[in-house]
Amino acid sequence: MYKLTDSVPYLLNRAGVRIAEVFSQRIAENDLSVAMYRVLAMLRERKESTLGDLADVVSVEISTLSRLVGTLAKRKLVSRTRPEDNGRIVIVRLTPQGEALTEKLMPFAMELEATAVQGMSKEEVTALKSALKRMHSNLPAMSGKGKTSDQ
Amino acid sequence: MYKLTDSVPYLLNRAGVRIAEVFSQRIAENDLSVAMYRVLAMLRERKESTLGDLADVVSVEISTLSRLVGTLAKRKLVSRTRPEDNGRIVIVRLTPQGEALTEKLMPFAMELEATAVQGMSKEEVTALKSALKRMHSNLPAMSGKGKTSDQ
DNA sequence: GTTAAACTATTGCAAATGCAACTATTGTCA
DNA sequence: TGACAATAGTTGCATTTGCAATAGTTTAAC
Repeated sequence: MYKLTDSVPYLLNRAGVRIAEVFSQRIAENDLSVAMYRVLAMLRERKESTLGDLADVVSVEISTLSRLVGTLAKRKLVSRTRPEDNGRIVIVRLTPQGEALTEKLMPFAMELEATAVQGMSKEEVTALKSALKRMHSNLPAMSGKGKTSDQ
Repeated sequence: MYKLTDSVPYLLNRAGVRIAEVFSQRIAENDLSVAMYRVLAMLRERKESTLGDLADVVSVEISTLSRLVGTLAKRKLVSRTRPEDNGRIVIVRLTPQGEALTEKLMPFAMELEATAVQGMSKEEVTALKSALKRMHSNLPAMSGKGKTSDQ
């Protein structure tokens, strides 16, 4: 018997929204959104990335990301470069300031995760992560298409 | 060692966004958003609800929900009533059309969930759900406060 | 019983989002 | 090589969103 409130998509969204709300609060004093933090943290992990790759990783529309990276660049947290050997891609990198800010915020992220999984065993957390990865790979990528239109 | 791409919040968001994208596509032909579907499915489950309760359950801002329910009402999928014994709350109910549409869409939701958890055992799915519930209850509710401001 | 406080929903407004159109560059194939 | 297709990113525009302010109603306090 189907129950919305016991369905995976619903529970997933509910947990995701709440965790994002909390983190959003934590980093608001630095005028960062969660997506912005993810861009920074991603770049710290990979050193550099194109816009398109970043969009995939951060799960955000490329047009949105373009503007978002624009504001990060304006704040000197990242740099944007078009390589000479390839004029259509844009390479995004962390600036020293960006790196410093990211490292300052990482403890909050870790702390938040710890709070979220409180009461779960290491094995349970591992299982959770692998379930989340599996669901992601079980579903098609929907590039471009697909009205999100609320209302 | 912290890695964004192996953190729970990140994996949660990634899976949630993707599953929502897919479902969004599925129901786009009925001009419904995921949030709208959740409102309908929720009302089917509970028969009636106030706006505030709905907002909690569906994890959206009450102002957003107010407008969303407004458009659902315009389409005769739900009804809005202010009870005589309490003039400040609004009771939202499914209309027969709303109920019919919801029941038409439920199979899609079930199918989607099945696709998402493909390859996982019943026990794994149960563990996943309980982990998602636990994380939700582990985190504070953030009523009202908290800039979400991207950009 | 009257005034103040709390609660519930709606609306204004500015910011953010996504799709589509566009620009610019690179790759293909004849 | 030259034209056409494909790729990558940006921008325009309409829609959506969230916060703050507001309006209306009920509860509490005195």
